[in-house]
Amino acid sequence: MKLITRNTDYALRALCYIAKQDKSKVSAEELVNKLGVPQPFMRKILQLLSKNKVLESSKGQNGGFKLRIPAGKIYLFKIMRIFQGEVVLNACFLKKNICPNKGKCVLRDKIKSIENDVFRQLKAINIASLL
Amino acid sequence: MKLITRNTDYALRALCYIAKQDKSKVSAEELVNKLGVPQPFMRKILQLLSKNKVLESSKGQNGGFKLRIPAGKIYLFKIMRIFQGEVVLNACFLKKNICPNKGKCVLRDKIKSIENDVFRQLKAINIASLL
DNA sequence: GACAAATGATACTATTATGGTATCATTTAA
DNA sequence: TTAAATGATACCATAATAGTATCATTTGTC
Repeated sequence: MKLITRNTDYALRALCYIAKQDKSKVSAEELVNKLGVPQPFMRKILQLLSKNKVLESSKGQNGGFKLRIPAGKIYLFKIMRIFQGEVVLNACFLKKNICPNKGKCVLRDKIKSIENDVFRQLKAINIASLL
Repeated sequence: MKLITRNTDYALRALCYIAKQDKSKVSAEELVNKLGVPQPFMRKILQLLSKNKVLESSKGQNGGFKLRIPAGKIYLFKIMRIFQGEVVLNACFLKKNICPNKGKCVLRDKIKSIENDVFRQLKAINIASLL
């Protein structure tokens, strides 16, 4: 089991790279060369980050990507949501069946509390803190 | 993303059910009926729990399963390992490529620290605490 | 205006993990 | 001897992850 997927990992590294540059824009090509991620995959990741307003893109010659939000406000939690969908620890699989405990499921409560803890930590990590 | 899979969830519920009984053994059939999990799937789960020395099984007529370890010593973490393999937050995907940070990767450090936290919590939950 | 260099949109494929089924062998109490 | 249980094992289905490919669109530069 992994909490962080490749997608997310690459996205974080791309964001860190962009954040560290002085330049106004970084091209997909540069990121591909510097991070060693396959080109079409890197492009897909950048496009998703743009769609989700984390990056701002400019097309055409000399185009590229830059941060749309200050690095300090790009949280790990948000990036995970983009690439891994809703983050949940356990969706109580028996919900629709005969859950013997119904409302007062101890397991669910415990899980929820771990969940909150993890979320709090993931929300505390941002791109600036990774530089 | 889910931290806990169906496998693990069903296993926990089966273990809780068994732990709550007075009887010396509980059959797969009974668990299937009480928990509403498909029979072959439940059997597979029970077999894995036996193989991993969490349950003790007896074959033959009136056979069944019972705890091999006291409920208070069956930890969530262990059950997750059995059904979800090695639990890791992030396997540093760039390890074999050109990781620009090499040994001093801030991301990895941060992840490791969340990881340890989560593990500590998962190890604190046991079957007894779920009853 | 043509062209090259960039991103946008989209659709497809491959691999792995998860979820689940099926079947035959073995044990054992009655 | 037989029925009721688990053991072993092999297989299939679905979903998530990882990755590829291609054409359309924009835009700076000559």
